[in-house]
Amino acid sequence: MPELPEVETIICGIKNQIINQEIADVIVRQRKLRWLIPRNIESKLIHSVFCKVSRRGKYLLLIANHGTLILHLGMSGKLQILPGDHLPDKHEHFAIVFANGKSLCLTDPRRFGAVLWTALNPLEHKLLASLGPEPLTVDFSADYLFSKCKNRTTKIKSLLMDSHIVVGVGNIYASEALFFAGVLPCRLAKSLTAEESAKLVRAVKEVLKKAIKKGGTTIRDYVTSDGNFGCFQNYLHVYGRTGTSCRKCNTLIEEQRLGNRSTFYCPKCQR
DNA sequence: AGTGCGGCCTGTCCGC
DNA sequence: TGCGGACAGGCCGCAC
Repeated sequence: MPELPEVETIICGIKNQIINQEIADVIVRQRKLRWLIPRNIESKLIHSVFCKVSRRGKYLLLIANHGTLILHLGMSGKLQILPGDHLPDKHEHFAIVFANGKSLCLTDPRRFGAVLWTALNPLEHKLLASLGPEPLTVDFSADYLFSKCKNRTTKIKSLLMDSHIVVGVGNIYASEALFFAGVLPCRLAKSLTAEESAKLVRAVKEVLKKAIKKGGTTIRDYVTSDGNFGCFQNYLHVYGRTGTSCRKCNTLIEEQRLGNRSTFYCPKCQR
């Protein structure tokens, strides 16, 4: 399930292969993703080139000089560079064929992903405009998180996963960051001290940075753009480890449902 | 305004 | 072996 480190890894993998490559064809096999792929997407893309690839949160931005293709991988989306003559997977819904013969292919069995086009500044797009700060910038600071936690009665894990507070922190990395900060996921946001907020901000940054270094986390679906698996799953401390012993204190890791999400924690290391 | 939940999807796994 | 149901989960959009 692509979270920020996975999206970052994918960008590294595809960037140099698609920038300045002329688009020869666009194939839409399944228009119905989270939203319909715009009808005119083909005419927007064919014969143009992407001059820049970046991301905002988990949204990938493929920037051309007349607009931006916005991609979201949902939870089962894969983005891969494949030979133009490859046999498409059953769930390959969208492909951009470049003049050099290679294709950028979106495969997404669960179809929670999205393909959008905007002619405007993508950061002003409805879906992106109200997003919170990037976790790896100075804007995501101890003071910032502490101020957002004030008076909030929601659980700290839910707040951490709210993209309007901070982007890119999904279920896996929220559990992991809370472990390293020593904070129980079910704590109310407003109960965090300034010190705990600071610890949590540091933990989020460190967990995400390390995950990017390791090429992301492969639980089931995720592969990098060259078809490899990430390897951060080998470094997880709580996520998916219910009933196994804590890597710090040997206490058994516990699991609970929080906001309809599986949540993992060490009852001794986290308070 | 803040909070919580339903809906969108399909593959996988479990129990009967 | 086959089948139904639970579960996985990002994130919008709605209801309270």
